Amino acid sequence: MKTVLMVAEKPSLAQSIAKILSRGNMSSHKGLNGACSVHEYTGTFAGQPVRFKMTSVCGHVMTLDFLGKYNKWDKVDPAELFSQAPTEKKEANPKLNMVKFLQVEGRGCDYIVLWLDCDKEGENICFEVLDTVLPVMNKAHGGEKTVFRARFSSITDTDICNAMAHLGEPDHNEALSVDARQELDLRIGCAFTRFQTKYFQGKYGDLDSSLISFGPCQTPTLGFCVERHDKIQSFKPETYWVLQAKVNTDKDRSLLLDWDRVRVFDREIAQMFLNLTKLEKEAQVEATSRKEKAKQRPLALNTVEMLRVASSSLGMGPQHAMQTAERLYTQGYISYPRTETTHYPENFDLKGSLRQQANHPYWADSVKRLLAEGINRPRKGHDAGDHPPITPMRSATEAELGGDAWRLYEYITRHFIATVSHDCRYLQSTISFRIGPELFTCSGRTVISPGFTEVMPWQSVPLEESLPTCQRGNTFPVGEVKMLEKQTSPPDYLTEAELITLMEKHGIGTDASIPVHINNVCQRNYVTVESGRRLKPTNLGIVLVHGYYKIDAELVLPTIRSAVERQLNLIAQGKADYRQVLSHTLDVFKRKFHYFVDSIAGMDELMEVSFSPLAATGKPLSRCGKCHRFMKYIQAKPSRLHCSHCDETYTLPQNGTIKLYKELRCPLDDFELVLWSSGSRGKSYPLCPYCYNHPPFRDMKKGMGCNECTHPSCQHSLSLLGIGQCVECESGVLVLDPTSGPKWKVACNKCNVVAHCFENAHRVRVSADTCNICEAALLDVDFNKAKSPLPGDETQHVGCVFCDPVFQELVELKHAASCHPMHRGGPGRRQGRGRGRARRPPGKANPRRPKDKMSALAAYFV
DNA sequence: GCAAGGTC
Repeated sequence: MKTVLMVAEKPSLAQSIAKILSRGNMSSHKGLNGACSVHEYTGTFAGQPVRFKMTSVCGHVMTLDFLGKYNKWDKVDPAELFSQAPTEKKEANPKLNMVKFLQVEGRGCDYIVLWLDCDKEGENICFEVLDTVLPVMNKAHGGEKTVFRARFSSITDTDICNAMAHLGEPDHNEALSVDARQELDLRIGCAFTRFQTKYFQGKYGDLDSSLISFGPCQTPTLGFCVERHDKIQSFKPETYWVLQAKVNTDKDRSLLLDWDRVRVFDREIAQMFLNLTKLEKEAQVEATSRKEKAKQRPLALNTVEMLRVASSSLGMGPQHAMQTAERLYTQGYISYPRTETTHYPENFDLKGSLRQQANHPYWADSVKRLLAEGINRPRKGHDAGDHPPITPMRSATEAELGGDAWRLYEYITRHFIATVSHDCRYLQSTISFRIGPELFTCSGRTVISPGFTEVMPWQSVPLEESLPTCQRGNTFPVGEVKMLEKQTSPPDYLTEAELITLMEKHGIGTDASIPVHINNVCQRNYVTVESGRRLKPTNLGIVLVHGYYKIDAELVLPTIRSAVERQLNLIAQGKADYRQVLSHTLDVFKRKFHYFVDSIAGMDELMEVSFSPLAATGKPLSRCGKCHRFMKYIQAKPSRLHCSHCDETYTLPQNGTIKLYKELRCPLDDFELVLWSSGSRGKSYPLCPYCYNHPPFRDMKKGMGCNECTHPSCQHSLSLLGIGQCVECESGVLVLDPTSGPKWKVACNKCNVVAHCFENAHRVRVSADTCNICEAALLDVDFNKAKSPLPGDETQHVGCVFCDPVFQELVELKHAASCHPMHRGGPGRRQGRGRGRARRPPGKANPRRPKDKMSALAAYFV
C-alpha cells in the first residue's frame, strides 16, 4: 500500500485536519522531536487504497542568516552585507530537529500533500518542506504527479474535504516573494544596525542600550511614538471662550445647555455674545427630537482587537497577553489565538459554545436568556481565511485559572457572548433652545434595552437624567448665562492600543509579530511604558527618529514597509522577476545606507546634545597597561572600560558587577586585573581587560577571563587554578575561585556549575599533584583551628575534592545564580545529575595542562 | 550582538 505524507503548519492543525479527513478514525503518536504528532489512517487517494500520515512542522523550518564569518562585527564592513556577504538557510530551531523529523516520517512515502496555512509564508514553508522531504521519498514512476497543495479557508468539515477533493500545486512565486522579503530584511536590518551600534557606542558612554537596532518594522513603530511626542512638545495651548447656559425646568431642577457655536477664540466676540444673552429672562424651545439609536454589538474577536483591549482595559502588555492567550489555548480553554478573522464560519456551533457557559456563576443569567429567547445573528465580519475568531472552548472559573489568565479568559468569553447578543438600544432626546439670538442644545440618552452591554458593562450607555417633556414654543426661565475661559490641551503619549491600531493600519508587522516589535522598542530602551500603558520615547529613541528625519525620512516612515511590500506582491503575482526585484531594492537601500553613513554627522549633532562622550562618562577603576593611567569604567549597557589617553575601549562581561582586583596586574600586558562577579550566589573570576579583548594565546578566544587563560605560570590562570573537567558540560574546567574564601568555591569556566567546597578554611591552594584515581588536581587546604572538620587538632589537609573521603563530605554542587532573575536559565534548571558528589570521568587528560602547551608558550615568547 | 516571519 502506498503512503501519502501530509504536512500542516502547526501540530494543532494537523490534528484537526486529520480528525476531519479520517472521520475521527485515526491512530496518533508523538514524533521524535516531542513537539509534532503523526496521525495515521487509511483511505483512498488517486483511486487506490493508501495509508495517510498527517503531521506538521512548527512554523518555518529554515531561517536565513549570513555565512558564519560575516557575523563577526569587527571584521566585516556593514556595507558588504548588501551584496557581497553570502547568505545561507539554517534550521530555524535546531532544538526541534525538524529536518530529521520530516525525513524520518517522509522516507518511503509516495505522495505529499501540503496543508500549510494559505498565505505567502505558508507557501514558502511548503518549499522548505519539499526541499527537506523529496530527497527521501520514493521516486515517481513515469512522470506521475506526487506533490499536491491543499487550499482551504477555514478548518471546517466542508472546507477541508473540499480542499482534499481539489488538490492543486504549491505556488512558487508566492514562496519566492517571501524569500525576497527575508533577504531584504536581513541585509538591510543588519547593515544599519551594525553601523549605528558601532558608530554611536564607540562615541558615547551613556546610551544605555547594548544594541542600537534598525528594522523596517521596529523603526516605524518607534517613529509613531516619537511623532506623538513631537506633537506634545510643539503644542501651543490656545485660550478659547465658551458660553454656558442654565435653564430652570422645575423649582429645584436645572438643565445645563451646550452652546451651538461650541467655542470662539476671540474674547471680545465671546463677550459680545454674552452681552446679547445674559439679560434674557427666558429660554424658548426651538425644537425637540427623540431618536432611537443603537450601539452595535462587537464583531467576533481577532488577535489585534484582543491585544488592544488587553492593553487598554486589562493593563496587560501585548507580549504578555499573547503568552497568556497561548497558554489558555494549549490548555483547551480558548480557540487558536492568532487570527485576523472577525467572521464566524458558516457552520460554527454558536449555540453549542454558548451552552457551555450557561451555568457560569458570572454570566449564566444572560446566557440562559439568550438560549431561551434565541441568539442574534453575529455581525458580518472579515474572513481572512486563517482561523476562526477567538472564542471560549469550555467553561472555566476564576479559581481554576486565576490572575491574568482568568481576566483574559473572562474578556474573551464576555466578548463572545456579546457577539450573539442584541445591539444596545437607547433613546436620544435633544431640545434646542433660543436665548436671545443664540442657540443652545441639551441632549440626553436613556436605555431602551441594554442588549450586549449587559455582558460588557464597561460598554454600557451611561445613565443620564431624563429631559423634561416639552414642545416648540415652550419657555423656561434662564438660571444664568456665563462665559468660561478655557485652554486647548496637548494630546497625551500614544497608548499601546493606539499604537497597535496605527501599526495595523499601515501594515507594520502581523498579528503575531506586532507584540514582538512593541517589545523590541521597549527592550532596546527607545521607549518606556508609562502609567495607563502609554509609550513615552526615551532620549535615545527621540534622537534616533529625529536623526532619520534629518538624513532620510523614508528610513522611519511607515511607507518604507508598504513600498517594499508592493514590490514583493509583484513577485508573488508572477509579474516581476524575483532576482530583479531583489537586486533593485537592495541597490536602493545600499544607496540609502551610504548616504546615511556619509550624513551620520547630522544625527551625531543630536546625539551630542543628549549624551556624553565616552571620555566624560564612567568613573576611574583600573590602570591601562599601555599608558598606566586610570581607565574609566562605564556602567551603562554595554558596560566597558575606556582609556581616554589611548582612546581605546575594552568590552567586559555583561550582567554582573566589575571591581578592581587587588591592583594585581596581568604579566603579559601590565593591565590591572578586574574581578567580574554575578552576585553572592553566582560565580566570579578575574580578567585582564586587554586579554579579554585581544586573546593572548592561539588556543584562546575573545571574551575569556583568567579562568580560561592558558598562561603557563601566571598565578591567576587556568593552568594554575584549574582542578578537573566539569561534571556537567563537555568542554568546561572546574577552576578554583581565589576570591571566594572563606566560603570557598570551585566554578566551571564554561557553564554555571559551582561547587561549594570548604566553609572554614583560611587558605586554599591548588597543588601541583594530581589524584591517583581521577587525575584532578589536589587541593591544599588550611582550616581554621576552631572549626576544622579534620580529626584531632589537624588543620591542614591535601586531597582530591572528588575522591578524598574527608573532602567529599564537604563538597556541594550547585548552579550559579545570576544577579538578575531575567538572566537565569541554561543548564541551571537541569537538576537531575547536578547534586551530590562530583566525579570526573576517568581516563581523560588532565585539564590543568593546556592541550597545546607548546603553541601557547610559543605565542607567549614571540 | 543584528531583521522579520512562522511557531512551542
